Amino acid sequence: MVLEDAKLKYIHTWGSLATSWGVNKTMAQVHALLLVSTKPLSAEDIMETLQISRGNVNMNVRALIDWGIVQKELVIGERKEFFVATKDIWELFKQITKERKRREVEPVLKVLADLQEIEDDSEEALEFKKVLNDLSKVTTTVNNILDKTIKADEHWLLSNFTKIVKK
Amino acid sequence: MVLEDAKLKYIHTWGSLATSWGVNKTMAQVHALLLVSTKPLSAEDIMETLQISRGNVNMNVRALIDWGIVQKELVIGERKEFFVATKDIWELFKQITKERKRREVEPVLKVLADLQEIEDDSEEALEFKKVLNDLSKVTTTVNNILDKTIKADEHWLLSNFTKIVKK
DNA sequence: CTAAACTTTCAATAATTATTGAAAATAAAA
DNA sequence: TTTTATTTTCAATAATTATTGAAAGTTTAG
Repeated sequence: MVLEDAKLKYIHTWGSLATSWGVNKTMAQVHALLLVSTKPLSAEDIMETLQISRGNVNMNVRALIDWGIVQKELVIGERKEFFVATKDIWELFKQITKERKRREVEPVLKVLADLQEIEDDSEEALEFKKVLNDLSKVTTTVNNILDKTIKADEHWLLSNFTKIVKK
Repeated sequence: MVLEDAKLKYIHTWGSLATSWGVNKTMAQVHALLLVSTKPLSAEDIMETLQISRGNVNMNVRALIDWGIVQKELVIGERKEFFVATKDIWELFKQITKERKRREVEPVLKVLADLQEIEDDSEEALEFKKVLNDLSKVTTTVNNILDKTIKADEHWLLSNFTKIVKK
């Protein structure tokens, strides 16, 4: 396989995988493209490589910037905008974790806490509250792990978890 | 809020949240319903509570069984099938983690390894391989953490991570 | 200022994914 | 065995989500 094919295969595979994690296919592909590109790309470049419309590129690039994993980059002598992806994978991982935590884990905790408020002491209500409480407990633990992960530096995490994992 | 309303609110909220994690809304709702139910439910019960068709119930219940988080339960004197959800939330969390790891994390590692195989030593190819290698490294670490989590018992995980998290 | 280059928006449309419901298959009862 | 209850399948359809493309908006150059 030649390099360009490998890159394309990577981009397309990434797109399909994204779906199972609730991520838009095109967004994953745009990110993958920027990640393996050695130079900043313009909207045109992305349109052409992925064969998608200008509007689609714009929306997905904005979303990626919003996630903090893609940045605008100025190219001298060029008027239009260029984009690059964070190449530090550890940083990328932390950023994605941080955003998903904020957008998707924390709201779950909020909902669970709200539901706990019910005033009813029947046997059945207590059972329901127990389920909610257990869900909160596990979710909180996960949330704390993610917090620590975000703050950790790569070396710390790898070595720490190696210890734990080898236990 | 009265108990039944709280349960329904929980079921519907869970359904919406599921979408951002790539889980079918109805599947999440069926699971939530079984989780907060104090007794085994039949296909009819689920159809009625969630207002969905028989075929839909059947497909989603099968999927949940396939994920290992719902079981059939025999009710004496009844001919039809009844279903219950694993009530142990820690067990539930481990089961989901295990399945997602198997279905979605491991295939990623496979793809990354395959792509590494490219025979090209140009500057650009080396950069590409570095990205792939970094992705593999982070994914492997995550995979190992998940492995250990699956094998851990609740107490071990909570206490261990509390230590780490408080660090 | 005006024109050109470029970006953003969003209603219309396409593509994907989920759901229905009735027929076929299966299993239990008579 | 035949009948009846129950589950499964799957083509048709509905609902959701993603994409297009052209018009409106914005920015920079002249």
